[in-house]
Amino acid sequence: MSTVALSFAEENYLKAIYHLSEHGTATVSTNAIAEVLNTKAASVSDMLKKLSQKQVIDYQRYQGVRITESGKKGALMVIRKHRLWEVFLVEKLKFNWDEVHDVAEQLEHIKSPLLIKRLDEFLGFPKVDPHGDPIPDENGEIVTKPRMPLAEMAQGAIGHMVAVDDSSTVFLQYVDKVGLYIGAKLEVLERVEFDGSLELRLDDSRQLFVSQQVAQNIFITEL
Amino acid sequence: MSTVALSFAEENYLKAIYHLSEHGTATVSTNAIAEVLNTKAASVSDMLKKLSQKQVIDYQRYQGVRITESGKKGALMVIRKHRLWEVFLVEKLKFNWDEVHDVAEQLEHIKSPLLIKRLDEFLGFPKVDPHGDPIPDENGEIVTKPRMPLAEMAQGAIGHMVAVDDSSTVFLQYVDKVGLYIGAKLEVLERVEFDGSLELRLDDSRQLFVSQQVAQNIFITEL
DNA sequence: ATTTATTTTTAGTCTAACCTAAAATTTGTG
DNA sequence: CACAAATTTTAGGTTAGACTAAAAATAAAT
Repeated sequence: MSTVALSFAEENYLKAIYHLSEHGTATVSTNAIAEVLNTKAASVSDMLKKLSQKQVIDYQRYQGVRITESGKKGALMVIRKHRLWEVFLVEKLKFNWDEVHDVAEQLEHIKSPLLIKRLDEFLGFPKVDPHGDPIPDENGEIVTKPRMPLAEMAQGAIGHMVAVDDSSTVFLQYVDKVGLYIGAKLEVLERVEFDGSLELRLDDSRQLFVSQQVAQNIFITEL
Repeated sequence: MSTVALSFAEENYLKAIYHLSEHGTATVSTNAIAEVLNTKAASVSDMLKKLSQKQVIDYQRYQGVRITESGKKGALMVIRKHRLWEVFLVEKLKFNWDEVHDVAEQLEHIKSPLLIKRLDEFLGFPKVDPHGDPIPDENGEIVTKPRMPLAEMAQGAIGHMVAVDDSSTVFLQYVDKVGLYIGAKLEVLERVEFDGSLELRLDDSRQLFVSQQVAQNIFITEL
């Protein structure tokens, strides 16, 4: 039952489809895929036929797409590789967390089961990547701890910062600059309902202020 | 003067052309390239036009090919990446030296100057790869110590094994099995002129016997 | 429920990288 | 030097992955 061999492009589509169906089990639309991949709907339609033939998605035209078990496995393997490489880049090569994404996008497509096995060992079997996202195991099992966007926390609530959205370099640099980091303790001192911005206490000491845009991309587990 | 962006395929052609012109400064033939790349002469002709337009080779049809300075630089950067990754795989991930080639063939195409800079640092600025081949520096400078094939050493000569051909897994496994390794001291006890095979003394202790085929792919610096 | 708007697919091109078969050029040999 | 052999290039096709423009299907709205 060796997994089907996928091209770089196919792996990227599969990963996008997985992420789009991650929250909300529903069907994924052609346009949604085109948008996240910065491509055109027509190109997506083409690719969906190929992926469907390889049995990694269920697809009938005009009806959107659902990822199959085999597709999910494939996507999770790519995600596993991506996140292990991110850990490597930050822990071993001293990359900043905002510098790793593009390189990991390339490294995730290297084909060598032995490489990933050994990399995992070398890194001490990490469970999360530098942005706090969980790393699927070699069987594609992934454990996501319950988390919510900082933006949704009630006034007075206290929690730990467990993850950030990893896709924007400038966002990550900003988060860094204001002193926020994975593991930080945060208390919501005040929610400004007007614009969704928040006044926070960081690690029981200094206060800071974040906009809703920022709060939307920072994830918390409540105490 | 940023180097021209090259595709994976273009990088592979360039590397092949560099290696073919490495020993013997002459011009490289279309067929020779086709052979080492396991492709057809017609495909090579196509590609030579592209590479010529990108100024990495000098090419007029029917006249063979000569790599330009810019092409040489490009090829050496790919070779640098390949060899640094091989060091990483062997030293850090405990790969055997016969397992690294295929993976390094993939990793050498990852585009990220920072990655290579940091990898080099992380590995302690190695000067040779696990097969004894020199690693070009960040400017494309490469120092090859004088070496000769074991097969060409005279009877009675003594030297150190400094490199092996890296392209064949079974060859490397064999070299391992008979106890040969980079750094080994070798004395030619007897040359059998009939078939080119050699009787050797290894590290001033045990004797062993190698065929000409093997001796042709092991490199020595004479004492 | 029909029309309008949106979404999605098809049809037809394009480029990169490969292929085969045939033509062109160079090389080698009598 | 002429002609055969070998090499190399062109011509024409294929596949993967992208694109634009137009057609088809679905969804929304009056």
